[in-house]
Amino acid sequence: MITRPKGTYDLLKEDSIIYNNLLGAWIEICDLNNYKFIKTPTFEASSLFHRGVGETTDIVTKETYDFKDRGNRDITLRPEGTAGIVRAIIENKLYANTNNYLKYYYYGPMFRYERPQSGRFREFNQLGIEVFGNVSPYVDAEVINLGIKYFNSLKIDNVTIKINNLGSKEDREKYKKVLVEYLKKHEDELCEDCKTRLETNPLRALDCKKDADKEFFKNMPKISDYISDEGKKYFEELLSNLEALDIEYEIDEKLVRGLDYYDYAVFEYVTSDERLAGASTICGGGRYNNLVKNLGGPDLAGVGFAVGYERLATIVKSLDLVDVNETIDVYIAPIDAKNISDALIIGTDLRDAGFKCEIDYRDTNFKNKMSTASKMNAAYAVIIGEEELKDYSVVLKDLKTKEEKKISINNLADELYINF
RNA sequence: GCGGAAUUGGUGAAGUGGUUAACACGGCGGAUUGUGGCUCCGUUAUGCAAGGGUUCGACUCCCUUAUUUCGCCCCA
Repeated sequence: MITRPKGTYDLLKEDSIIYNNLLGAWIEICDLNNYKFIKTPTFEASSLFHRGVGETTDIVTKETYDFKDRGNRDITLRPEGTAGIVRAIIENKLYANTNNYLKYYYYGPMFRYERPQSGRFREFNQLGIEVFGNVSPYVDAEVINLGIKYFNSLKIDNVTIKINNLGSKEDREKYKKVLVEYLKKHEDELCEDCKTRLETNPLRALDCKKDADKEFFKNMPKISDYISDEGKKYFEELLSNLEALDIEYEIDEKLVRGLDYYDYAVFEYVTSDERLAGASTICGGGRYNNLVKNLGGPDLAGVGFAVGYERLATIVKSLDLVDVNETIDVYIAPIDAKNISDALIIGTDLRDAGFKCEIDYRDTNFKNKMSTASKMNAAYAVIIGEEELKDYSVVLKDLKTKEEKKISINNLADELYINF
């Protein structure tokens, strides 16, 4: 038997209902906020992610699906959504002819070669938004707010924001120097991973869990001491905007994110819903002011976030937030095989009239058909039999009350309208 | 990439080195040939992840591989 590749899954049964539900709510909230849908390829030139996401990030160094296509091109399956969208903005010159911000939402599969775990796959889905334009703490607040509203619409309670200010590139360079110096003094105390990070991505040492309890960790230099006045002012404005929108936040100086391109605000959505022990980060994002320029575009700042669909679905499922019961309006049950063609016509007409119908085409006994009707949670059954057909009628049965009445086919839809 | 635990019908699963692999749900057939949800009866894995090995004999013991799962790393 051929089985699905490691780390992939088939979306089935109630999971597919949840998927449609979460996606529908996502499209709705993005549209309400006037974001435009954008879809970019699932694979791109490898260099896009190397330059965009960052050469030294774990995502690029050990998690991408890289391959050469038959034309000997270096191709990478996208590990995240932002780089492709920035590429599309530049390539299609979407920044021209616009007076306001460019606002896009997306969803789709991403690929990372990782060891699978619960809620984490090699092919997974992300829902995200990106806004391009001048740096503005109002835009950042709108972006963060959209996420909050989305989670609220899914009935996930107690969503708060963890936020940090990474400053500008220059600020971070200054801080990095001091941080590396400090860490080198304590090099023998560092864990193996952090020793490597010292060379590649020292900021990541800040959220190292192994070293978090050690003494030197407590006196670590703080990034907030190295941020320019401009950066501080921006961040304070952003925080006051969050307050104005009644968004609860917590400043977390240890919050650094895995992608190189973030500037100024980085944030994560955290839920403290007590029904979810542990794993509480549901979404992350931030501002990237240099990414568009670095990828060859104009000087255009961006901000956005991405939700991991599978993780969100796990939460929604464990909290029982989506009604996964399926119902239909009408079940069309021909009594005898020779009535199946009548069933086809009557059922199709009812669908045209707007009723959700299931038509039974099976050559099986009538009892099974009625049994199936109730298993499908049909509200009504239309029973098609010889006797009634003689005067162009069928039997309409209310499956809850068990009441049934003979009714002319011409009046069937009208009769159903009254009851729905 | 590292460490632990698993893998038995469509599903949830019990089980033993020795001829019939429990039980339940679901499916199908029937009691009830034009009426469902309840009840009762019958039926439903020549097979226990795959491949090797040990053995008179392996679903059971050993090895390898695959996959799943829990954690680390990382992240969404």
